Amino acid sequence: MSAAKKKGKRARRRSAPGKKIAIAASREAAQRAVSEGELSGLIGYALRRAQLRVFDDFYAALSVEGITPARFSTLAIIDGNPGISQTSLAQTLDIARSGVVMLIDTLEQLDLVSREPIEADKRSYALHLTRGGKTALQRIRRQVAIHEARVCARLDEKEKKWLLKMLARVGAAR
Amino acid sequence: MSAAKKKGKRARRRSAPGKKIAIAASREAAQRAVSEGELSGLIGYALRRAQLRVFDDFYAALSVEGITPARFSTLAIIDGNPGISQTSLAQTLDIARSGVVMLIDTLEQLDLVSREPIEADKRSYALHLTRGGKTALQRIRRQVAIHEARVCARLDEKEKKWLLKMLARVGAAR
DNA sequence: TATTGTTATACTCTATAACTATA
DNA sequence: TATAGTTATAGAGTATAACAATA
Repeated sequence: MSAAKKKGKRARRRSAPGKKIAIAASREAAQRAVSEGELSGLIGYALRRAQLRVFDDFYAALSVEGITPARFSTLAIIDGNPGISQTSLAQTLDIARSGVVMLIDTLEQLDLVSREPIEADKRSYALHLTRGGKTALQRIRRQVAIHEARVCARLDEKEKKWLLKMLARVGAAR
Repeated sequence: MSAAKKKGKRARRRSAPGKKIAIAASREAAQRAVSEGELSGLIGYALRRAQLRVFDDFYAALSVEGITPARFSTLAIIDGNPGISQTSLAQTLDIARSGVVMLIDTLEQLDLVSREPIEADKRSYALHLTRGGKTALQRIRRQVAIHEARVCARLDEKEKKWLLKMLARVGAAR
């Protein structure tokens, strides 16, 4: 409970001590060998496991900064599309507009993003990275790259490229 | 709001009408082309998108039965490991024991799973599929197979196998 | 009338911690 | 003391619906 940053923290998921289980289970598999059976052949199950592992690593690496996967995605999209509206951002992230409000509220409080009024349409804002947001994003990117290398440690370049391609096919709009 | 089954339902996520957006966006991409930039090269982002899409399809196909991905996984694991304890199930699913309690509560209410007392250890239960649970699981499996074929429509057999292999590597315990 | 951002509200999932009853 | 299951509680994430301001 550090006083400074009460918001946007949270360690999330999975207690650290639980990790030995898998090792122990594989070492003396005969003892209790819980079979996952058909599940290991299902895309959804494999995706969930992989995603939990990757997100856990992301949180471990970046929650100190108050950065979550969604917040990083938001920063990256604003950086690549300066002046984007909240509604457009919601469509890109595929979340509800109300979700974007909270996301931007948080990033604004962290002084990483600003809502700038638009003359052409007084209903909406143009989202921009602040100066601090830009430098923070550079720093965050380096950490994300390290995280990425860590979770892809068991894949070579070709395999990773291929995996991304297959995931894009599965994740493509129907 | 059908009176019969008030629990365990919920359509979840993403409004149906929203689906046209992606089509329109690709058709007239030039108009607003929001760039995802670096994000599309990140495993975590690709995993999230794929998982959302796959889970949405799962819900659409199976929530009528009151079956969610987690509940299906639970049924499958109990089927493959009859008599398993709740703690062991929690370890296998990689969730907290308290989460298993609710999961089993629900499946018990659906008359799919039973907690059976163990003589050797009066603290724990042996989990089993009920008779109805077994027949339901057969039916559910057929729907899951159809769902699986649908979300893997853009992959051939070899590609799917490969994808599962790569996902297992990424999702493997560190 | 339709859209943007917003607020209010609710529900799911999952976690931690404390409790009980055994072991 | 340690473990199995349970309960209570809390927080993150996301959804829907209704509203004000603006188009």
